[in-house]
Formats: sequence, structure tokens, C-alpha cells
Amino acid sequence: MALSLTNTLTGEREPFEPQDPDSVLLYFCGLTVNDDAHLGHARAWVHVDVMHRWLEHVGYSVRHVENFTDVNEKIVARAGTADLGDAESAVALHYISSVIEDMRSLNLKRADVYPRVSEHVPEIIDLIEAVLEGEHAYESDGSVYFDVDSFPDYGSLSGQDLDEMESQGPEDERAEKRNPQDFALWKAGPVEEEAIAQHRDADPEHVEPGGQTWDSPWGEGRPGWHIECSAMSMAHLDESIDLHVGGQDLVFPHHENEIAQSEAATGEQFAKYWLHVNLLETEGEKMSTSLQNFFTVKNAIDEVGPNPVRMFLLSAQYRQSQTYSQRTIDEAIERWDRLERGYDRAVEAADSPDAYTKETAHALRQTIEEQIDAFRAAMNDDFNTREALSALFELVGAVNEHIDGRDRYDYEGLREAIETFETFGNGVMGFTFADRSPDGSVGLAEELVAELLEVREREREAGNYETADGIRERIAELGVEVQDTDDGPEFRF
RNA sequence: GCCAAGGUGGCAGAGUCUGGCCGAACGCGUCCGCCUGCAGAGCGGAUCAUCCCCGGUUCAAAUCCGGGCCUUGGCUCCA
Repeated sequence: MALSLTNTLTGEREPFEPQDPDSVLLYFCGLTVNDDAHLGHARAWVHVDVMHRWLEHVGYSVRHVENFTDVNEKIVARAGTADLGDAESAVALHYISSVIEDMRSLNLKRADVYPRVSEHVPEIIDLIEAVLEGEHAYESDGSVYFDVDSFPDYGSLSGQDLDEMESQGPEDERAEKRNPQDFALWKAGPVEEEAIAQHRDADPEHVEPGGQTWDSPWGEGRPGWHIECSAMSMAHLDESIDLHVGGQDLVFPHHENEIAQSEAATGEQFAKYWLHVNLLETEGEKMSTSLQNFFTVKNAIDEVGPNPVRMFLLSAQYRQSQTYSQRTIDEAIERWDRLERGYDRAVEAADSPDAYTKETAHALRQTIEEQIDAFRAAMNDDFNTREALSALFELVGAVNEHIDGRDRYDYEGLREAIETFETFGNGVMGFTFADRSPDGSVGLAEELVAELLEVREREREAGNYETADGIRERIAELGVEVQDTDDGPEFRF
């Protein structure tokens, strides 16, 4: 079964056919680095990450570019606050490293390139000139605006009609524009006081214009918001790419404008497939920086760990909106625990002397085969991660049943199950089953816990359950879960 | 106002493109049982859905068509 996905451009499910049958050019609209990332951003990252992993799994080589917008008035507005320094670039750098740290902790595969706007101003200027040459843009007072009337397809991505649209950009631009819907490719001068004051919630009287400016054929100025992604996508991938992914809140105007300016400049289709990751909602509203209802990635990782966070985010298909609440996070923790325990049990059982190479459990083998197919079908069906995860859970059930139901285990069957967990769980979903001892100090900790549990066993044998339970409770507080089994106590961190 | 995406059990969330296997998945929760000194995990079972409403098409509709109601998002910065 081949991969098919829902293309925002057409609104339909389409078979995925990249221009080159062996490789995929993927661009993801990254962050404007003016704050720490929150779970809503992580949702998009994790889904793009899994898309990347799946594309590679089915045999494509993937070239993945993910930008950082480090030139933006909101970044300028942050300058001089919270010890971040006065320079736009210093503020941006601070948040870039914060975001990179978050991405690493979420176990995201690296993109091939993380281009920044500040390093691509020459490419941006070249692209604007190409748009001007095609007479799809005009200069006005040192700024350059895209002429939406010159591009008949304008609005087709978001399904909007030009006549129905309200104006784009701030009020003071209007006088310079032919059409209120025209948008800036290049803006003259530094960021103005009003814009900074607005994002900083300050009085414009006390704010200086700021932000870096660059020389251009139209004078000193700054690139517009939308042109950067077009320029960087072309610079690091191609004029025409396969997959352009971003948050659903970028459909209009950002992606609409990208298409217009790119295709006006090159005459080529900018991206064949547009995928949009839907929003994360909290209590009926979108999670966003401006609404102050967000949960940062760092908080989430600290509180529940990377695997449950991934489990949470992958438990809804990317195209649907998803609800965040304490309850849904708790559910994800439980889901992850069940999955990991299933994996652990399979590993332990396969390593035990009760695992026989001559034993064959048909039910287990059959379930594995079926669930591998189910997982593949789900992923090929527009990256249905929720459905794919259910295949993994079916496998957990089969493993548990197999181990509980007999004295001798099917060694080969268990190995197949483990391999399936690793291939799909680790490899595709990006979980880290085996990675519970990242700092290497667990070796000693394990010995100490084992020692403690031996003491506890002696207490239990002597009937001193209070002491025994006390030990169990105490080490549980330290993060070690003890389970008494027929084969003696077992523990996990 | 315009545009888009949705409305499925206590919760969350698949299934809707490609109508029948959906008497509705996976999971969380709750209850009971097995196991256990207890707890947990696991297993077994139970609980739990007129698939937003009305009408239509069809032998057959959660799925298709028409109308309505509601929610969220975009139209200003946003993954």
C-alpha cells in the first residue's frame, strides 16, 4: 500500500508522488524565535519528525530544511529585556539555542539545514528582484509590495476570495499600497516605535526604533515576513519542492503569500503537497504565546518526560485538532507506561531460561504479522499515528497474553515482537524504550536498589510487612517502581 | 461578515476520501474476578455510543446528498 496524504492545496487525499521517485524535499516552517517553545510547537515538530522518519522507513532519502525566523519585530521588542542584550541577533540566538535544546530533548531527528533569515538577505533580495521583474510587485517609498491583483490564483490555498479579504499589514502601510491586500516583501527602515511598543506593551513615546537593517536596491530596510521561507526553501532545496509543512495557523496569510511570491518569481509550482498540522487546544481555545495559556516544552519534559510527551502528541492524527488538559496528559503517561512495560516484558521473557527456540506460539506470531501490516497501513494513510499506535498496543496485549499464559516462551516470536517494537516504536515513532539510563550512573543505582530489595525480601519472609512496605514506598518516592512477581521482585526507574 | 476545519461512549480519540467486515478500534477511567501478605503490573469480565439535529439517496449510511444548529481556527503576530 502506498503513501497517500491530504493536500491542503486541493483539499483532497492524494497518492504521494515526489518529483524524484527516490527522494523527498521537505520544508518545515519553523519558529520565530522570540520566546520559549510551547507544546503547540512541539506538536508540529513531532509530527514532522514522524513524517520524516516514515518517509525514510519506506525508502525515500529525505532532505529536510527547517528555518528559524530571527528577523522579526517581536524579537526586536524583546531586546533589552530580561538580560537578553540589546541586539536583535542576540535575542534570537538565545531563543534558538533554547529551541534546539527542546528539540533534542524530544528526540527529534535533525533537519539537514536550519537556515536563518539573517543569513539569507542576499537571496531574499534576489528573489524580490525576480518578483519585480515579472511585474508582480512594486516599489513604494523604499518598500516593496507584492501586487496581489497580478496573481490570479491568489487565495486558492486558503479558499479565500480577494474581494472578501480585509487588508494585510498595519494601518500606516495602506497609503503606500495599491491594494490593501498587498503585502510587504521589503520594508524600508528599522522597526518603528509603534510596532515595538505594541509587542512590548509599552508607550511608544519611550521606545526607540530598532532592529537590524540591510542595504538593498531600494535603500536600507528589512525583509518582509513571508519572503524568507520562499528564499530559504529555494536556496537549500529547490524552486519546486515536494512537501511544505507547517501549522494550520500559517495557511493564511503566510503560506498563501509564499505561494504567490515564489510562483510569481519562478513560474514553477512552489510545493506540490502542503500539509498542515492542526492546533493544540486548551479548554476550548488555541494554545498560543499571546493567549498566555501555554505549557512550555521544557515544563512538559521536566514534568512528564519526553516519551509521554511524544505519546500524547502522536495520539491524535496531525490534521485533527487536539485537546490538551491534565487528563489527556495523564492518559498519555499511562499509555506510554503500558507500551514500555510490554516492551520490557518481551525483552525479559526472551532473555529468560524459559524462552525456547523450538517453541512456536502461532497466536503471537500471527498477531505480530497482522499488526505490522496494520501499522504500515495506518502510517500510509495520511500519517495516521493514532491508528498506528493502536497496532503497537495490540502487540503489547499479545505479548502479555503469551507470557502470562504459559511456562515456556516462544523465543523467536518474542524476538520478532521486540524487533517490531524497536523498528516502529523507536525508529518511526521516535520513542526511546531502552534509554532509561542516559547518564550511565544507573549501573550503581541499580546495584543499590537490588541490594535494598534483598533486605526487603528478608523482611517480607520474616513477616515484617510494615518494614518491607516502608522500603517500597520510600524508593517509590525516589522514582523506582517495585513489583513483586512469582520470580521475585522486579523494579524499573 | 468572509474563509477553513470539526461535532462519535465518563474522558480522549480512530473510522468518514474508497457505503456493507462499525452490533463502532486502541487507550484512559470506573466496577468485579484471578493473581498477591498488601500494593502494583498483567490477565479475564463488566460498565460505556439513538455516531449534533431534520430530511433524502440506497437492499445497506457514522460514512453519500440537501438544510439547520453548535464549536474551534484563519482574515493582526503565531507551529
